[in-house]
Amino acid sequence: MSDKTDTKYKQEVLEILTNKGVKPTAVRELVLNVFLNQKHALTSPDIEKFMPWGDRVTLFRTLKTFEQKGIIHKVNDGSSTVKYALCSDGCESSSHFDVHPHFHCEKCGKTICLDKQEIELPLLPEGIVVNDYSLVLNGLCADCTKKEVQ
Amino acid sequence: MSDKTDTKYKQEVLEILTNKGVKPTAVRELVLNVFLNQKHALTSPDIEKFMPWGDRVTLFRTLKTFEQKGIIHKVNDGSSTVKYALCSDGCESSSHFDVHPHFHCEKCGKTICLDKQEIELPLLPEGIVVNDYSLVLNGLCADCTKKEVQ
DNA sequence: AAAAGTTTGCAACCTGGTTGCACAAAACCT
DNA sequence: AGGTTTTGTGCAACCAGGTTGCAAACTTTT
Repeated sequence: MSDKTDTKYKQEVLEILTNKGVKPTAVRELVLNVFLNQKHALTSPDIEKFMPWGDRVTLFRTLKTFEQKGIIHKVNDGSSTVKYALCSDGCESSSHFDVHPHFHCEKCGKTICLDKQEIELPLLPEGIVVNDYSLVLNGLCADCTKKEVQ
Repeated sequence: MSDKTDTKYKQEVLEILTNKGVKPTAVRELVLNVFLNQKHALTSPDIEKFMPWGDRVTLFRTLKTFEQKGIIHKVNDGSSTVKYALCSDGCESSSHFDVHPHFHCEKCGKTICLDKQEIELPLLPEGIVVNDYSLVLNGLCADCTKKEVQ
């Protein structure tokens, strides 16, 4: 990670951490910085690649803390490993309010968050209560579509 | 598994297997029988529990074959392990045509297939091509809602 | 400066997914 | 039928990601 990248988000990183009530430590700043640099959802191994130091377990626990404190949210795009993406502002500890759709590129595997929107829920069998939903669109991202044509 | 259960679907099992071009073997009949008895989506370990004999790897390969031949399809309900559910009739080897929503109970973990329906796709950034989607509703199933009230 | 709490790193374990290889069973072929 | 090829099964083993326990390092509090 270049120095430029490091300083670019330094301020924002600290702001988010303190706002969400997470003590800013070296690892945490490092991880959050990765999220701010990469615009798409990341798996734990993805993030590790951007960490010059620090350990797998600490990362695991950092992600857990971030999720609890509403800094990131899980994204399940159908690929085998769980991904995480930055939360929008409304996100709180217990319930994540950013129920938005995600787009998953079948070619490069990247997953991005889409704008929040209401969807029409399907008709359900009697007695079922729905709390939230997850909508993942699969296809080709802009980059991969371009390459496909060439 | 009781004898009754075994014979109940015997005919249907053989029918499905031959229809879909899968040679009926003991393991395959056993596994398909489990799917017909359990009405919800199952993980590999789930299925193992219903198998008095047979081996993990064979099951894994059986599921792979079934998926390729359009007998079952993957369901990704956000729980860590992949689940499988029986396909509807239209399902073919290469592309699974039953893009229907699923419902996942947050309490008991059961996942069921819902009726197929069209959904309105969200507005997408320029250049993205969508092939299919996955919609999973989370909440409480009828059974768990009942228990909740008591 | 000691005590209490928090964060980190290491070793280790577990589960589910997957491969390679060898044996068994079925299908094919004169 | 008898031998050959193909297909299916089981075992051992490996791998990756997720997770726990414990002890060392670092903070905060008193």
